[in-house]
Amino acid sequence: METNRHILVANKLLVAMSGLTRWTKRADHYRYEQHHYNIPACFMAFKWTKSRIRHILSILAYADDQGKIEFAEDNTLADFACTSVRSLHNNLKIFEQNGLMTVVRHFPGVISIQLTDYLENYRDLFVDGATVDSKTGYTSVWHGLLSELIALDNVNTLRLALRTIVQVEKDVHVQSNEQAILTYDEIKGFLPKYCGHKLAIQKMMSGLTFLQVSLVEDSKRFLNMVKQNVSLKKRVQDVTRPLLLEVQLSAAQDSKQIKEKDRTEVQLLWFELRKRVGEFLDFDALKVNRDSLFSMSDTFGAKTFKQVVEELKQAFLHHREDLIHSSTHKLFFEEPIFYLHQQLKKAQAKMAIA
DNA sequence: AGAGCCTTATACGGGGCACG
DNA sequence: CGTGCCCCGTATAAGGCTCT
Repeated sequence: METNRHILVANKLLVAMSGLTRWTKRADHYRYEQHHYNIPACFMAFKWTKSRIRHILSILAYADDQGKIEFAEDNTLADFACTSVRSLHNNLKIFEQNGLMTVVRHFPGVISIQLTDYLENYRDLFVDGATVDSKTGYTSVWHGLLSELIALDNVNTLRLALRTIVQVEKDVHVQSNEQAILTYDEIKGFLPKYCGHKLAIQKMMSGLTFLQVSLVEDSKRFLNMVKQNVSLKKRVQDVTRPLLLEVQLSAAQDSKQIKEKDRTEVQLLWFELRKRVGEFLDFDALKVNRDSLFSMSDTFGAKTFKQVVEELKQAFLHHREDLIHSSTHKLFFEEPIFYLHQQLKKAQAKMAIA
């Protein structure tokens, strides 16, 4: 069983797991994060402990695009989550009781999971007729980064990390800022009081090796930033404490950057193949469109795709137009996307062993 | 095997207090 | 007032044991 390459998580779930802020009073109004993020009651019905956060992240790492995991071994999930199987069982029960998911126990050690209202709750996607709409967004997390998150052994560091990736998603990926900004007040708001001190926060931040963090303590610079950034202005409630963190996700862990790089590479590989074999057949008749390429790229990555394309290229150069009649490649001409999927899966499995 | 109950080391959470 | 530090009750994670 493979994890997803990119794990999609609703921002409201990340926020709920990190803990809601105690700051509810804003300059001219009250703002409760639960309402602001439209967090369903089921996410607030129990305490988010370290193991529970780890388990939800792990389940999302394995779940398909319908929020389903079929015939998973519970020790695979527990190992991935860095917890005991016992804790997994305990938490699954809590999750079930609170309506987060349904779990089917097939036989000892083998379970299936269906996340409840997957699109609405876990992806923040609301389908209205033909249009799909996200209210407070979702974040795509690179599987390598997810493993690092799960490996964090201090809950508060983990909470801080979850908040940080939401902020990077909002500030860098959506608003196209250079860096994401977290103010000290905000951090203090959702972390337990006893660890909301400057040094404690700095220590936690330095523990997050996948982030590039810089501290802004210069009040002049702070005020300048607030002046220039309208959304930041709304977030700062106490200008007398000019402290904030500028955060960047390292490129090697940034799901968005990785996705984009893979997509361009996959497109290029496909066009190269098209150019190479264009003389033997009408390549465009295969009707492999851009979206299918992107979807394959997101799921399997460019490296795996390259292997499959390479094999096809060799087969073409060997058999030329006769390839259409070969039994091994017949499917490529009849159902190209299905064929590619099949080959990608095989190549991925091979790479996992090697 | 799994549910339920008990146990235990450890981590968490939060109050208190002194200090600049 | 914010901060750093200490302390201690309790929640958590995970193992043991027993019953069905």
